[in-house]
Amino acid sequence: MPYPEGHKLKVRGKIIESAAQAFRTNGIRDISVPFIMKGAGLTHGGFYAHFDNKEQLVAEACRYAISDTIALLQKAADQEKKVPKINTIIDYYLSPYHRDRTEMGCILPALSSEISRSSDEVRQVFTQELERMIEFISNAAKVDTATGSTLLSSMVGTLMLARSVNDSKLSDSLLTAGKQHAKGLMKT
Amino acid sequence: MPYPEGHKLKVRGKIIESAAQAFRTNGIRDISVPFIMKGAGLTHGGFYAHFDNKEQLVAEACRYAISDTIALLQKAADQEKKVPKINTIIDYYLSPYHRDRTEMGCILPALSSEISRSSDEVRQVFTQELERMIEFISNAAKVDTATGSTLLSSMVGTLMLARSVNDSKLSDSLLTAGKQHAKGLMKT
DNA sequence: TATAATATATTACGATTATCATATTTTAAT
DNA sequence: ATTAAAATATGATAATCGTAATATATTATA
Repeated sequence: MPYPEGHKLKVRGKIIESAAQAFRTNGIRDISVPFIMKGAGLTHGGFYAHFDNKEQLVAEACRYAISDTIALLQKAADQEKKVPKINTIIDYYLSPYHRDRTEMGCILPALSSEISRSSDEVRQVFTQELERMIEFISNAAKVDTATGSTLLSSMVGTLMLARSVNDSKLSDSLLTAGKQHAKGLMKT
Repeated sequence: MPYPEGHKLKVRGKIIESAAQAFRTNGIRDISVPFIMKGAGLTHGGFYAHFDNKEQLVAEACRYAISDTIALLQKAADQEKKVPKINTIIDYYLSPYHRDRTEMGCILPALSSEISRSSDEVRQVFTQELERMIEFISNAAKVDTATGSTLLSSMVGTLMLARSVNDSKLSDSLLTAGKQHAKGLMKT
């Protein structure tokens, strides 16, 4: 068996990472397979040795990105010892830092609407991962999943609008209002 | 001057309507100029007699769609005489009916993320119209614009996630939780 | 070092796209 | 009815896309 063990799997991982980043930055439809492959240091021809089609990659990138976001938020929450951990999560999620780094941020505000028009395969993965995200948020906030999902929805909507707006003052105030409200939500 | 007065303007309006509907259903990038023109009962060639390019149409469609949504919510709220009017708006916005009719629904959950990657021209119009929307919601709810924008963000995020998910029970429960929370938000 | 399996690169195909140039139709005014 | 301006249709162009076939490069094993 030529090529080191696990080589292909590693390359596959690189393609997924490249895709996850590119999709979040520019959307699924606006990013081509050749572009993703270049981002992984490859040429486009080999793509179909790793995936059946672009849609399958979208599903994998989706899974990867949400897992990654959960891990990131988990880590941020763990580092902070004081206060309710959920506050650390809220502060990060609705920070200008997160708003301005779509390429490494949560995919929910970036790709949800496009995913709602994707194949069943993609939506299946998305649904699964969203449920994990809701669980995670609900646990961190120590609330039931109904309240947790509401908190998440609220943050997602806020971040998305803050990114869409062409006025930095309005964008900041959307974030600030969202943060205040999200924290207040936990006290009821 | 051939052609009846105001003819071209009427046709222009039809193109914008066709675009607003198509974009909401399938996204901006996935809808072609020929498709939009066919929806307006025309062929693709004449498009550039009405608009400089596709991006300009996006801006117009965006303006049209948000105005239309505000008018629709206004009308719904006016018809209802009892209860706080904002409750009627919340109930409509987060209804399965609205969720399942993207083509005539609010563009915020459908197109915001794509608009965040659009030209300055488009984002300018979007920002303007979003501000009108926030004003409208805040007035209807009789709250300050910070609270109003939070309420709107929350509804937008909820509707978008409810549309993305592949599990109708989860989707319904997202809407229900969102409604309950949105109404609770007004009592603080 | 030679080999053969595996991974990647090159090249090509057909479809679709936004845009534009040109031809044709429409209709108000003569 | 004729005309000419205005609006729309037809047809073409160049670019890009997803996908596939084929050729080349890589490297663990013998």
